[in-house]
This record gives sequence, C-alpha cells and structure tokens, in this order.
Amino acid sequence: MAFARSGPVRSEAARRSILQAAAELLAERGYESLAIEQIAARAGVGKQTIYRWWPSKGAILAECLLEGTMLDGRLDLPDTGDIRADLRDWLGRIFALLERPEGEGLLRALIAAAADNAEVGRRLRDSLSGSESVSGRLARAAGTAPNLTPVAPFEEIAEALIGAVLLRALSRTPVEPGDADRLLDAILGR
Amino acid sequence: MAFARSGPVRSEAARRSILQAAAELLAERGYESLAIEQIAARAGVGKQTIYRWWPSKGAILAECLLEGTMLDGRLDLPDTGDIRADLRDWLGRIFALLERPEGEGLLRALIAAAADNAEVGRRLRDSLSGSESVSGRLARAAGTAPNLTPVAPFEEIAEALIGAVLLRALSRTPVEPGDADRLLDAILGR
Amino acid sequence: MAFARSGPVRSEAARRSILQAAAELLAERGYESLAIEQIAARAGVGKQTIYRWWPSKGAILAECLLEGTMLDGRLDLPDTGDIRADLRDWLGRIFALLERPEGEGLLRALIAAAADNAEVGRRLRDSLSGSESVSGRLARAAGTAPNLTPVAPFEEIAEALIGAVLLRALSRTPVEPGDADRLLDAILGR
Amino acid sequence: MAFARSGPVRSEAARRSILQAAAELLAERGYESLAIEQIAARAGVGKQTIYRWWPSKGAILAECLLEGTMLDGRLDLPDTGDIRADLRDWLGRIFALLERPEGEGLLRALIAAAADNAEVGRRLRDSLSGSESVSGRLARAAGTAPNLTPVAPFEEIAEALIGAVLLRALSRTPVEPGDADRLLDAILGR
DNA sequence: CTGTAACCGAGACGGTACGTCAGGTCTTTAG
DNA sequence: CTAAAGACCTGACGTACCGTCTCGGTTACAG
Repeated sequence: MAFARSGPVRSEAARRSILQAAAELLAERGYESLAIEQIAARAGVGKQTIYRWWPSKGAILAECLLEGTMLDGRLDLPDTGDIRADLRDWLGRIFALLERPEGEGLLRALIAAAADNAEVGRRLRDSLSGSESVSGRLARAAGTAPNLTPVAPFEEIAEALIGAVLLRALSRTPVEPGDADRLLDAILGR
Repeated sequence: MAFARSGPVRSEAARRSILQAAAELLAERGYESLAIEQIAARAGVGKQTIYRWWPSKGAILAECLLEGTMLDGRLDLPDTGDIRADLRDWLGRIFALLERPEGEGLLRALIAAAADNAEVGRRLRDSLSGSESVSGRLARAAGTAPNLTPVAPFEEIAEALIGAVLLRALSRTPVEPGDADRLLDAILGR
Repeated sequence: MAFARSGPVRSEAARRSILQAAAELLAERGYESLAIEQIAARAGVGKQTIYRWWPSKGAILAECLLEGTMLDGRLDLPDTGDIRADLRDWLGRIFALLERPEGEGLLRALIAAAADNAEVGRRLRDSLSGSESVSGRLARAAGTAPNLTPVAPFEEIAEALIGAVLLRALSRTPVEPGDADRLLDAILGR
Repeated sequence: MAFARSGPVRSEAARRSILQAAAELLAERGYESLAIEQIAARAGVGKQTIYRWWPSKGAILAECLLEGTMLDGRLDLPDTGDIRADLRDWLGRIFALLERPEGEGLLRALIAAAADNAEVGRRLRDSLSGSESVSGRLARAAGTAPNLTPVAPFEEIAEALIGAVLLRALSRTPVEPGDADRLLDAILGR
C-alpha cells in the first residue's frame, strides 16, 4: 500500500510551549526585538521545530491570537441584551488595559505585528471585536434596542470605536476617567 | 572669553540627505527592514553621522514627519469655511492614498514606527490631523456651521476618524467607493 | 544512554579555509592591517564562524604556525649527521627567504604577531627551530661531531642564531652573500 | 622684502608633549592599541597637529627613540676599558628590564613598532646598542683587550647578542639569574 | 517485533545589520 | 597663520539573529 506514513506526529507540547513563549516575549520586548531564537530558547525547543511549522514570527503571533493565548477572552463583547451597556463595559475594559503600562505595551506590540503581517491584522481586528463582532451585535440590536439610532451604519461605528482605541495606544494619550464614556457618546450619539 | 566653542558646525546637507533617504526607504521596505546602514549608504553619509545626531531609526522618522519630508502637506485639512466639505475632502484624499499599494504600505510602515517610538506616535497623529488639528477646526466651526451638531465632542470625533483610517490600513480592508462618505456620515451624523 | 552528544560537528573545510586565508593575508598586508572581516571574506566564511572558534587574530596565526600552513616545513633543520653543515643549510634557507621582499615581510608580520600574542611567540620560536629544536640537535651532536666545541651552551647558541635572524628582519639590514656563514662562524667558533 | 616668513613657528611645547604622551601610552597599551587620538588627548593637542608633522604613529615612536624619550640612556653600553665587563653590565641591565612586566611589555611594543616601521627598526637597533655601537666597541677593543678573541667578527656578535634579547622578549622565556652571563659566555667564548 | 521515516533538541553554517570605535581629512573658530 | 575642536566618510570591531542545514536520539506506525 503506497502513501503510507510512519514516524511520530507533530508534538502538541512543543507547539503550545512555543505559542506561550512567543506571547510572553511579545509583551516583554515588543515586536521588533522579538527573536525566533529567544522563542526557541524559552520554549526549550530547537529552532528548526519553529521553522518547520511557521513561516514567520508574525504567523506565530497570529496563531496566538487565534487561540486566545494572548488576550484570552478578556476583551470579548458581553451580551446582556443592552447593547449600549455592553459596549460601555467592553470599552471600559479596553481602556483599563491601556492604563497599565504592560497592557499598553502589549497592544502596541500587536499593532506592530499587524503592521507587517496581514493575518495578524485581520485576527487583531476580530480579536478586539470579541468572538462575535461588534458590528454584528450592533446590527442585531438595531430593531430592538430603544436607545440606539435604528439606521446607524454599524460597520463604520465599530471601525471608529476600535480605531480610536488603537490611536490612543499609538499616540500614548494618557487615559483619564470618563474617556470611554465620552468616546461612546460621541460616536453613538447621546 | 570663557566657554567659547570652536570647530565646524553640523552639516545641513547631510541632515537633509539622511531624512530624504530614510523617508524613501521606509516607503520601499517598511519599518522592520529599514536599516540604518542602508540609510547611510543611500544618503552618502557615514553611519556615525547618523548615530551622532539621532538615537534610533524611530527618531529619524519622527523628524521626517515634523519636516513634512514624508507626507509633505498632501494630507492637510483644507479650510474653505465649510467644515463638513473640508473633512470629506480630507478623508477622501486619505482613502485615495490607501487605494494605492505603496500608499497603504507607507501608512502601515508609519504605524509600525509609531508602535515602537513614542515621538513618532505623537507626530503621526499631528501629521494626519494637518497643520491645524481636526478637533480644533471642529471646535471653531461649532458656532457657525449650519450642518454640524453644535455640542459635539470634537476631540473624540477626530480620534475616531483618524483611528478608523489606521484600522483600515492594519486590517487590509479593501477601500471601496463611498467608504469615506459613509464613515463621515456615521460619525458626524447625517 | 545518557551523555550522548548531538547536533552538527565543526566543519573541517571551514577551519582549513580560514587558516589558509589568514596566512595569505598576513603575508600580503602585515599584522596590523590584517582584519578578521577580510579573513572571513577571503575564506568564504561567516565572521561568526571565526569568532566561535578563535578568540583573536593572534590565535588564528598561532594555529597556522602549529599546522605549518605558513612556513610549511621549508625551514626545518635537516639532519645529515653533520650538524655544522645542517645548520649552514638551515641558516642559508632562512637568509634566502629574507632576500625576497615578501619573505622578509612575512617574517616581520610574524614578529609583530608574536609581539602581541604570547602563543604566537612560543610557536614562532619552535617553528623556526624546526620540528626538532636546534638546541636539541646541538646537544645530541656534542659527543660525536668533530667540528663542534663539545661543552658549548646549546640553548644560548640556538637563541643567538634565531635572534640574529629576527634582528635582521626588523632592522632591514640587507642580506649579502656569505652573511649566513659569517654568522655561523662567529657563534660556533671557526 | 621677499622670502620673509611670517606667522608663528612650530610649537616646541606641543612637539615634546606629543612625544612624551606617545612614549607613555606605548608602554601602557602596546603598539597595536596605541591610538593617535589618545596621544592627541593626553598631549592636550588637536589630532591635526600630529598629522601635520608626522605621517604615522611609527614615525612618532622613531622620533621618541631618537630623542631618548623612551629608554633615555638607561641601556647605553658603558665604557670602563674592560669590554667584557661592560657587555656583562649592559646585558645585565637589559635582562633586568625584561624581568619587570612593564619592561618586557615596552620592549615587545617596540618590536611591534619596528616590525611595521623601517625607521623604528633601525633606531631600535641603534638604541639598544647604546650611543656608541656594540660592534664598534668590540672592534676597538680587539687589539687591547686580553680576554677577547682578537679575530672575532664583531658585527655578527653584536647582532647575535641583541637578537637573543629580542627573542627572549618575543617568546616570553622567563629570565633566570645567570642567563645574561651564560649568553655572553656562549657567544664570546669562555 | 522490528524497520524506518518523521519528529525532536541542539547547534554550526554563511550571512546582514547592529551600535561603537578609530583613522585620516577637512572646516570652523579663537587667539 | 597656527592650532584647538570637532564634524565628516570610511571601515573594522565583536554581537545578535537570521533562515538553512546536519547531526544523533526518539517515537509510532507498517509490515
């Protein structure tokens, strides 16, 4: 019988160890200084084991995002029925993350990763929008929510909210109490 | 007379040549692959002349932004008196930039630069807002413009607009006709 | 079985290529201008491959001397039974080397190397004395050779002979026919 | 009046300061690590002042040797009438110099300098032979000294003595009591 | 059971770029 | 007009990682 395969199969332990190490090092050193050799060393793994399965450090980070190794669900959009409250809660948690230096650093590292890896760019957007997208939630809520303009262009609103957060991180604008609320009011209307 | 200094003075020709080379290479190769040695080579300058005056490649790019070597005024907010039309024009030009691959690449490179250099982050924000800030213009227009909600939180609106543009570049969302208008309507209200 | 070693092994081809390149460049450029980067370039080898195995350029040259890459046996003391004739032959060949400009240059380069690397100093001395030391040969010959003062202090004689050669090279005294003979007569007695 | 010279003349203070600094630094750091910039700094002089008057660091050292800035007469051959005693005294002082680490270092530095600068080579030889050459003294003594083989080839003997000293320094052979005597006996005969 | 093929860790290899240092030339300024 | 100060270009330094490759050792399926 041809096409038979033999030999051991990909080591799940190595894979998880690599993702873990990559996530830690990204937060510690930023994207530019993140080195494959360091990942390999911290993960206790040969360099070739990384190159065998991922084409670039960006790809490793994309997989981290996909698995939630990095932001593990902490930033998902909740769903209590009150979309406005949910968004307020969600934005509040993101701004809280930005207040801590390591949180801001992590977000900036992710932005850098997104800037040179398309997959990370897409994943980062999805990841920040929670498991269910912000715009999707807005659309679903449109008919029922009493405190939301019914004809709002949901995609654009989501884009603006997330974008504003990214700009915050990039420009190092210090976060002040109430900023999240003001942003939300500005975009959703009062 | 004490405290007298002597010796030659900083070469303006070298300085401009370096900024020019840095801006070109950033557009061509992106931020991560941008190498000081290449800048020096293209500028026809010794490496040490760069290290003497700038602490990092980020600092060079920040100075480029400040001088307008990079986006040289192409993205300034115009001022015709009609703030809504001005914003539409401004956003339209930014989206037009994003449609060309090298334009999108340049913006992503700048984002990467901003992500690891605070000064670039601040300058990028100012640079995108034009010589006069978007929020400033919004505030000034508030009393007079008939087509603008008078009590709008201008800072937040500017943040959202610019942020949305950045997110576009990061997530590689393709630009389609009318996108700029829809974004503007979504945020300023109809 | 524990304690097993794995991984690739040192490349013998790279090692020999580096020694060869170092020997050539030393003769061409002298010791001070001998650059590790040039050795790496000429040997077709990465710089790190040199730094991995040798701590300094002196160490490379010491290994050249040890392997005979540099003077490859051309200057060994022969052994015909007649120690005086052997020494005359040996000194003659050294003086012949000094007559050619590249030979003198090579010897001066070696002296410079010896001056800042102890190992090269020792190896140079051994190397010039041939595989079997001059003083050893003198001692063995003492009982049997009819044309040699029996009680001669062999170590010192060897030292003086080799030293005189070095001084020749350093002071650029031009070599003239009969010089080798005169030196030998002066030191061994007539 | 034609051919009149104007302006200040070469500063003797600067010249001596440079030679002094060069001599000190050579002893401290060796020849390879001896840097023109350091000489300029220690001498309190601009680099250009050195380059204006000397073509290379070797030339500076040659001038030091000529002026006696380096070994200032300490190693001159004395003249008591007893040539053998004089040589013994002279060799003894050289070996004493070799026993101290900084003395050995200085000699090795001078050898390195001689190896890449012809002028230093010649000067070093003369310098070590004292203000009056060893071979000259040997020749003059030939008729009168009772304890010296009258027909000795003086040039070669001087060459051998000095050469042996150089080889000592290069090969780091430790100096032991009586070495100077043994060398002298070996070469002059008993 | 036993081969054997693919995995694993380790790490050497030819390279590129780093940031530093010194060399030697040139220009500006003070005296 | 000299000489200091020091900016300039050049080029080597020694280090960190790149991505590829080669080792032995170690599974886990195929026969």
